[in-house]
This record gives sequence, structure tokens and C-alpha cells, in this order.
Amino acid sequence: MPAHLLTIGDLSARTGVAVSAIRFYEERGLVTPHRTAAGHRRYLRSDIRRISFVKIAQELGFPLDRIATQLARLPQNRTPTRADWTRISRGFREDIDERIAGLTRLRDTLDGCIGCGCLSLKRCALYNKRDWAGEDGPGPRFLMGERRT
Amino acid sequence: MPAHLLTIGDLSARTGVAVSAIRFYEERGLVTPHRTAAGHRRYLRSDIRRISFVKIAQELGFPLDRIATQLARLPQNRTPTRADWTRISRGFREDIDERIAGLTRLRDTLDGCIGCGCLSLKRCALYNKRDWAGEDGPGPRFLMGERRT
DNA sequence: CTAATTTCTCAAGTTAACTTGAGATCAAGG
DNA sequence: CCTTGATCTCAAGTTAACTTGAGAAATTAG
Repeated sequence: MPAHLLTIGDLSARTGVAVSAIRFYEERGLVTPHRTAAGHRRYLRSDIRRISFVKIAQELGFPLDRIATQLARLPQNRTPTRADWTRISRGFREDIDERIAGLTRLRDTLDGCIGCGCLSLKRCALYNKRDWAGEDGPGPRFLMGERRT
Repeated sequence: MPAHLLTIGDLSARTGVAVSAIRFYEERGLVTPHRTAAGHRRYLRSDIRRISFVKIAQELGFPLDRIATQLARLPQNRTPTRADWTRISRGFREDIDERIAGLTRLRDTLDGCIGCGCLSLKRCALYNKRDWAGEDGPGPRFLMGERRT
């Protein structure tokens, strides 16, 4: 077998992602391996990166379908070019920035909360800002920014 | 009924969290309301904040049991004091900082990737660093730091 | 060539975090 | 008092993201 093609076991070993998970990712359209005559999957070396990317983004809280949407912009069956990566990165960067902003707001709020001690319902700014809710409608929006639909 | 006690419907309206979800949170030990003689739940005003906190942390990617562990350090049935909030915040801040760091690393890596264009398997540093994997063992660890177990 | 791995497909089970539905009770307005 | 609308409990269904298991074929090691 050509040295540049990987079996599903190889890919699993290289990425640390279970074989069953890789097959599952294929079902969800995250990777599209070639098949041998016998029907065995064969992956490109670039799929190692692809799978790693999925795993990382996923652990950071992005749902698979969102990741799939981003990865769909990368070419299957060839090494991504600079332009390919630029495209996929743009969308993801925004998501990442939003998430970082949300976490930062939560952290700062926690800090502020420690500062004021929340000893008084009447004086705590957080408490009085519609009980932690946003300006428009119910729910804890003001810390979150808009929901990522 | 005393003005300071809220029904589950009130709490739902104030937090934007569904009544069924609030009952579910109780099952998981995230809130512990009082009961009326008839068995109806009655919440403290501070539970609004509690629920909001759960929702926010949860949307930022923390699993309920982790949030429960943190919230367990806050007192039920009385308004949290400065010391209470300080305790709960310490643990959470570390988690949040870790998450921000992970996201930042991912973002920077993406940027670096755009820079190099990944045109050459031989030249791309990311590509050659064990195919995006860490120094020790398989899996996409080097971007993640240690797994939060 | 034989035995041990690996892989294949397909169906079903698992965990988290809820929602939905059924049947009954409780509370508030007219 | 009577009728909505809230609430209650408990069981079962739902979605995401996988894992596990069964039975069979393909590959690899010795």
C-alpha cells in the first residue's frame, strides 16, 4: 500500500481519536476517505490535520455540524492551499473571538462580584440589572452577547 | 404569598430558563427550593442569580456536574456573602482562564496556518510537529493543554 | 497456510441535558 | 362555586456524539 495513505487504525493512532469516532465523523461528512477494492478506508495524510482540527474545535465547544460547515470549505482529496485555509479561518476566528469575549465577560463579572460581595440586593449593580438578565427580554443574555444560532 | 418568594413560573420568566429545565436542575442538585404545604416549589430571589449563573456557565461549555460542584460551595437558603462568592469564584476562574488560553492558542494557530499557507508538508512547522499532535503521546494535545478531567 | 489482527456494516446501547405527555391537584379571577 | 391556568409527579421521548456488539471478510505475522 502507498506510504502516503493511512488506514483508519493509523489515523486513529496519529490523532488519538477512536476508530469508531472517525467512522462516525465520516457519517457526518467531516472526512471522506477513499476506499480500497475490498472496501477498506484509506486516508490522506492531510486528514490527520482535519481530524485533529475537528477534535480541538469540538472540545472547545463547537458542535460538529458547525465544524462540518467550516470544514466543508476545505477541499477533500488534496492538500489545502493558503487560500483554502484563509477561507475556513475567517469564519472560525469570529466564533472563537466571540467565545473568548463571552468567557472574559463572565470572568470579569465574577471578579466584580467578589469585589462587591453581593452583600446588598439594593446596591449590587449586577443584582439590580434585571436580576442578571439583559435589557431586552428575559434570560441571562447580557453576559453572553447574542446567542450563536 | 410572601413577596420575596418566587414560584417556578416566576423564576422561569426572570431567568428565561424553562420550567422543565429548572425542575431538572433541582434533580441535579443545582437548586433546592422550599415547598408549600401543597408541595409547590418556592424559590428565593437569590435563586434567580443561581439559575442565571448555571445557564451562562453551561452555555460557555461547562458540564452541569462541574457547575454543581462549584455551586455546592454556595449556601442554599440564604444570600451568599462575599466570602461565599470568593470561594466559588476561585475554582471557576481557573477553568475559565484555561478555556480562554485554549481558544487563544487555537486562534493563533489558525492565524499561523494562514501565514504559512500549509503549502508544503516538509516546511510547515505545524504539519511536521507530529502531525499536529503533542510531544508526548498521540492526540491533538499541544493545542489544548492538559485535558480537564 | 494458519492464526491473529484489523476492518467492514448495521443495529442498538449510552450519557448529557432536557422536553413532552398523562393524569391529577392547586390557586386565582369572575 | 366554577373554570382556567399553574403546578405536581413520573415515565418516556429527543438530540448530540459516540461506543459496543455481532457476524463476516480482508490483511498481516510467523
